[in-house]
Amino acid sequence: MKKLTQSLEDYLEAIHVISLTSKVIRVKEIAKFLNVKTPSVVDAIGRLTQRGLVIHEKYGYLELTDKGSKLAREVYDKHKNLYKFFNGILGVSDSVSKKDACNIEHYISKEAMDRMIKFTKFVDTCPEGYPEWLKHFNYYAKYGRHPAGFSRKGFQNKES
Amino acid sequence: MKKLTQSLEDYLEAIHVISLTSKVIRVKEIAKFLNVKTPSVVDAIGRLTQRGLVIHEKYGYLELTDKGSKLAREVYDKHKNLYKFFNGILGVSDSVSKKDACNIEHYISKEAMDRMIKFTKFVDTCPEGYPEWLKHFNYYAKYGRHPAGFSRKGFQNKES
DNA sequence: GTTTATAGTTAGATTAATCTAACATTTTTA
DNA sequence: TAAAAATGTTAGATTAATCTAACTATAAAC
Repeated sequence: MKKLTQSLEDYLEAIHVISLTSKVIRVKEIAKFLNVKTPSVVDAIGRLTQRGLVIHEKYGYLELTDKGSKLAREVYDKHKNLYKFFNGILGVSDSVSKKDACNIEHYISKEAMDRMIKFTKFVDTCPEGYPEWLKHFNYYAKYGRHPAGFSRKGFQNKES
Repeated sequence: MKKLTQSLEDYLEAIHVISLTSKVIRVKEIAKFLNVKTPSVVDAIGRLTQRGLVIHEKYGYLELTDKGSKLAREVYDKHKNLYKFFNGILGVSDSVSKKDACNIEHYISKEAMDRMIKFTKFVDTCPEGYPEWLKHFNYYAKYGRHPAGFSRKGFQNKES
């Protein structure tokens, strides 16, 4: 099965996300979600139907097949993990993290995504809580220099 | 001026990168670099010419305008910085880091890129050399757990 | 300096993604 | 339940990006 385009991945993901809060899925809702017109949605649905990723009863409701649902969740998972990384680790603003996640989710490799996920988890499970070194990064990002008192390994200055 | 497509950015970047090692730029070289056929290049060159980003003498050489060169360098800078971050910080393999950089360079925001650059610089200028915490991340990525002896802040176990 | 090879261009097709305008169906409501 | 409103579909256009095949111009080689 040929790789989905960015656009089709967006439609799948939209359907998935809408279905998290909505019992039924309509063409109009997808159009609103993605900021496109309804004929574009109909076109995309046709393409997704051909690939066996959605089922659509004419003039009626719409749902993902198992295969479609799996793919949609994969894309959305990337979205969420990218968001966490950008916002939670790098300190990118909320809105920009979302926007970037939305774009990059279609292009990042499994390998890089896995490393990012691990990195986020590494920070989140840090035994010392919010890591000192990440506080230092925030300081560095803000002031353009490392915080004073950490010129050699360890925390010798602090401990003294 | 309307935003460039991913494709046109790739052409600009290709021309820039080729020009780093080649005195003259030819359609054929661009085609080879981007793995496309020459008519596709001619088409793209036409689009870039319209936007005032390249100059092309028919059947002859080709060069970037100042504006084109600036844009090309911006894209290529993103490429290099993404590569450094993926490969150098996250530990993504060389080939995948390159591939991902190639894709993501067209989509990442200035804000997120700036934070990644700062992060890389933060690590590179770390007073202790290669940071302990990054060693810990590598350990974590490999073994799925934090290294032993760092259950509380500081390096108390190591110092003892 | 012709011929041959290489490189570049044009023409025309295809696929994807979008749109507007017109039409069809379904749902709401008076 | 018939008219109006909302929603969905189809038809047809546009833009971008690619391709193959055919043609043209320049460069190389004999």
